[in-house]
Amino acid sequence: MTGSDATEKGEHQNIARTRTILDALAESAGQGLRLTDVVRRTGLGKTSCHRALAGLVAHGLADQDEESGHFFLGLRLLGWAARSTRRYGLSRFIAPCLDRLAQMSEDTVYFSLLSGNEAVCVDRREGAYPIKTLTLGIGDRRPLGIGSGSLALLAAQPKERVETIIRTHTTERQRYAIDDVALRRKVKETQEVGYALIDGEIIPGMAAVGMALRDAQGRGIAALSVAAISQRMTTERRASIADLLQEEIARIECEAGAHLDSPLATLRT
Amino acid sequence: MTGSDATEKGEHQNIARTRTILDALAESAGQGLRLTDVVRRTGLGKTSCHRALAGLVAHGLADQDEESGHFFLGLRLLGWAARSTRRYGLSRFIAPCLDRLAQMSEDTVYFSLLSGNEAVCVDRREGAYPIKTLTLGIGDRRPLGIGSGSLALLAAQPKERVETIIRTHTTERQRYAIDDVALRRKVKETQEVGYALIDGEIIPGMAAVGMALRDAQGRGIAALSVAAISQRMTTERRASIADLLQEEIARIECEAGAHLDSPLATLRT
DNA sequence: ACTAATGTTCTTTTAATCGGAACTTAACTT
DNA sequence: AAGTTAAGTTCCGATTAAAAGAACATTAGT
Repeated sequence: MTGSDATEKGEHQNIARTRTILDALAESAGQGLRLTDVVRRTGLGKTSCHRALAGLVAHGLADQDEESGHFFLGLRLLGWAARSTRRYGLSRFIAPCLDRLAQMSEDTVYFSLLSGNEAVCVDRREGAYPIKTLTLGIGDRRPLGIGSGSLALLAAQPKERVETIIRTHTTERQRYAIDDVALRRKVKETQEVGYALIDGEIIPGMAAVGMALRDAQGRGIAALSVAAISQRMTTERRASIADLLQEEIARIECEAGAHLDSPLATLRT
Repeated sequence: MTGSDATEKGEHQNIARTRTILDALAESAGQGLRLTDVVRRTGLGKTSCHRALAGLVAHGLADQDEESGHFFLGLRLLGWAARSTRRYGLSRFIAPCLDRLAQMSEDTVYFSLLSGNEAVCVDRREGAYPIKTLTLGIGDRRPLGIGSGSLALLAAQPKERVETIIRTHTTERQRYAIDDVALRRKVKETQEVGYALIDGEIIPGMAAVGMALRDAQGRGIAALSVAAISQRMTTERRASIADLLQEEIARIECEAGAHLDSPLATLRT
């Protein structure tokens, strides 16, 4: 039977299947996938795929080209995604922040949100400098601690949670060349200096400065970061970028404070 | 009392439920929803919601704030959404087109994709002109024929499909003040002139010009449109904007023609 | 501390889904 | 043009994931 990696007879079979299929469609988003292709890639049964895809199409999570019969990711996902970043009412404030940061720094600016034990890149701006460091695309996920924004987020979690994450999620961090000891040191460093610094640890030649946005309880919920080639990231520049970030974060917290639906509300009053 | 509006015992109950819940979460994306709120808004049973949300969270379609317990739309949707617009490999070409159009026209530029019998706004650019006509947000859907891009798409469908759509989807168009006769006339007009023109039909004071992108078989699959206040949309300007659109569409078809995975490939060779 | 509302975990019952096989349709080969 | 392979669709009974109610635990509000 098909299943190379076990048919995932888990509890939420249906959602699991949905996710598997959408992931498959995402991989070949350009030209779409035929039913058989989906069967091959997912390892699910032909009938199951057929039925599932029919359902997904009926509800707009997938689309089928009438001409070719190829399946694509459904455009209903767009509306949800656009709203998924409105979390904590942050999205309306950060766009101008990103623009300013990109203009001032001339490098690449990232905005990430905490999602489970991962940091998700939610928005991005490119600065004017001709060598672009485009490490993350929108929607890309990284385990907490990997990357400057992600590291800032990890360091801004409650003490015991930091420990849990460092201890439990070793496998997810496997492919990155940072062992637990190094990570623990990095977190401490970040907490002391107030911003996260990465320089070549993840991608040789790339450096980045990240800073977390915290809710009223002080827990990190989002992060801003600026990435550039290592040469540009001199000691003085790190500090000045950290200042820029600090400034923008203060501004966000101030603006968000005016809105009662925001968990940031009580932070800087 | 589960079913206020019928529990939708349809075939794809599970996906339907997923969609219902995600839609509910989307409505209050800013502050999130508690379990009970989801129950109230969806009309589903408490246990069902609980289980379903657990599954959604486990797979990243929803996120739960650890602090408050509030549920949000999952950030995994972001990655899918970003890829959903790569359909036909178009997305890499249109971004610069939109930028150019926004700069030249100084008005709002929309890019829409065909999805079933609807047009979905997939990208948008604002021009410099201070009065912005922001009718559509990213992810918003309109029945075919409603709006300039949507009308251009409808007019670019095979003859019999146009008829089917005009005849069958009357209810979806109900809330817009365009009856079947008017729509049929508009379609004919569009096919003759080569571009779709809207002027006050949908939103008083707003005018827009739209043009469809066609695949190798000549079927419309996407549309570009420019919207402005009616005063700005004089007869001459309509023509010049249509020219701009025509130019960009020619460019896209030319560039896409170089890529074999595009159904546009054979169009302008 | 008391009360009300929210969230979680049970168990039984129901019916949606799975997966194989048979069938239809389309595409490709010689 | 006939033969052959692959793709897509429909049908069926067995399986098991999900529904629903109630009991229990937890949190918030007074």
